[in-house]
Order: sequence, then structure tokens, then C-alpha cells
Amino acid sequence: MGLTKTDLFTQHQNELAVFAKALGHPARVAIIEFLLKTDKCICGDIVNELPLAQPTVSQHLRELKEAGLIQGNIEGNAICYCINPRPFEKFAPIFNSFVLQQGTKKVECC
Amino acid sequence: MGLTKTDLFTQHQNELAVFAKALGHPARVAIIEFLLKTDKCICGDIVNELPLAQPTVSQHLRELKEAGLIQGNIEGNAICYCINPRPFEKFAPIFNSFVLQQGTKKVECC
DNA sequence: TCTGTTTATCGTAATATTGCAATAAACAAA
DNA sequence: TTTGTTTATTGCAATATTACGATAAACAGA
Repeated sequence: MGLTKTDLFTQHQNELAVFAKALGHPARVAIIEFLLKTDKCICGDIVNELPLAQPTVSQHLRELKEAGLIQGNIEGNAICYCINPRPFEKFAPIFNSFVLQQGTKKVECC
Repeated sequence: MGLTKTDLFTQHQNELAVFAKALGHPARVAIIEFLLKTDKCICGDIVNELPLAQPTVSQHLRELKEAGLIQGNIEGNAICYCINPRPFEKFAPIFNSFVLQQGTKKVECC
């Protein structure tokens, strides 16, 4: 076991879970926030910004990349990492719809 | 190791990560969606709704509860689980602000 | 009290995640 | 070519997650 039974759930549920899981670590939240607040985006800056060893940061970057939240282009010696806006544009409205759905509920039982 | 270094990140980053991590499994996404679409909320329904064994569902419910996304009240024989709207109200705007910040970026390097 | 229903917990196995030192790979510049 | 810089990969240890069978706990109703 220890293996998520992906095939038992809808594609939508799995995609949202992959997106959320990628943001499920404070280091990865910090990376996303850093990429959002800077206009340029070079990996060295990210390593210096985070309180973790370089291989650990590299690993978190790879996870964000595999989940599709960021993309990295080779730029001479360094690598240019930046946000992939698509998943954010896709899932942000879903969190809003959660709030809206909850707001319109009639029965209060808890 | 295998232990997240929570103390190295801001409270905000940790809170967002806890919220996202709770939604980082399709079964837990399914539970939240089910609780949103039903007005009543009894645990038995959730177990029947999910394609997983009862102890597994119970475990996912506990994780959602510990992360603060749902709350459960004892209701006679059964337990009434429902959404805790607060974290959703708190974090949905953050995902929106991510999209807005990204939209106003000047430099395109990737 | 006994029986069935509902949910939680325990125990266990398989796998994933987190973190880092050591090292490699890729490249720029001297 | 050699040296330094930047990022990725490997290997490993510690811990967490996922899943479920077995069992317990809590309660309703007969």
C-alpha cells in the first residue's frame, strides 16, 4: 500500500489533488510566492532565499515542475524558473466556487 | 529526516501548506465536494460514496478535521460531518491574488 | 440485556516524502 | 584547458502517508 488509488477517482479530483499537493509544503509555497513577487526568476536567487540546502530546494523545484506549477528554461549558465499561470487560473475559481456553494447551504447541522 | 522544517517558514506559509496538503489527495477532494453538494452530512453517506474501505475513509476524515477543513459533531448513533467554511474563506482569495499578481508581471522570460 | 449499526482505533505492510552530503554535469570566463 | 559557478542527481536515513483487516467503542432499538 502507501500508494494512492488514483484510478478510483475522477480526473478532476486527481488534478485538483495534484495541484494542492504541490502546494502542500511551506518551502514550495515560499518558492511560488518568491516567483510571484520577482519579475526576473533565476534559480540561484531561490536557493539563497530559502533556508534549505541546495539539493533540497532543487528537489522541491522539480516537484513543482512535475505538477505543472512552474516551468524552467535553460538560460546560459543558470536556469530561469517561473510560474506557469495556467493551473492557478484553472483552480483559483474552484476554491471560490467552494466558498459560494457553502454560502448558499440551507441546513446548518454543526 | 522526512520531517518538514516548519520552524524555518512563516506562519502564513505553513498555514497555506497545511490547507493545501489536506486537499492533496483525491479522496479528500471527493469528501469536500460531497459535503458541499449535500445539505445534510452524515458520515455513513461518505463511506458509501467513496470507493475505499471504511477505516481508510475514517482516516481521511480525521486528516481533514485536524487540518480544520471539516468539523464533526456526534448526532445520536451517527456523526454529523460538515465543512468548516473559515479556511476556505481565508485561502480562496489567496489563490485569486496569485492569479492577479501573475497577471500584472512585466518581464516575460519563459 | 442482546443485537445490529456506525464510527474509531490498532496493527501492519507498502510506498512516498523530506532533507542533506557527496558528487556529477553543464557551462562561462580566464 | 583550467577554474569557478550553477543546478541536477545519487544515495541514504528518518519519518510520513496510504490502505485495509481486525477489532473496539458507542449507541439505538428490540
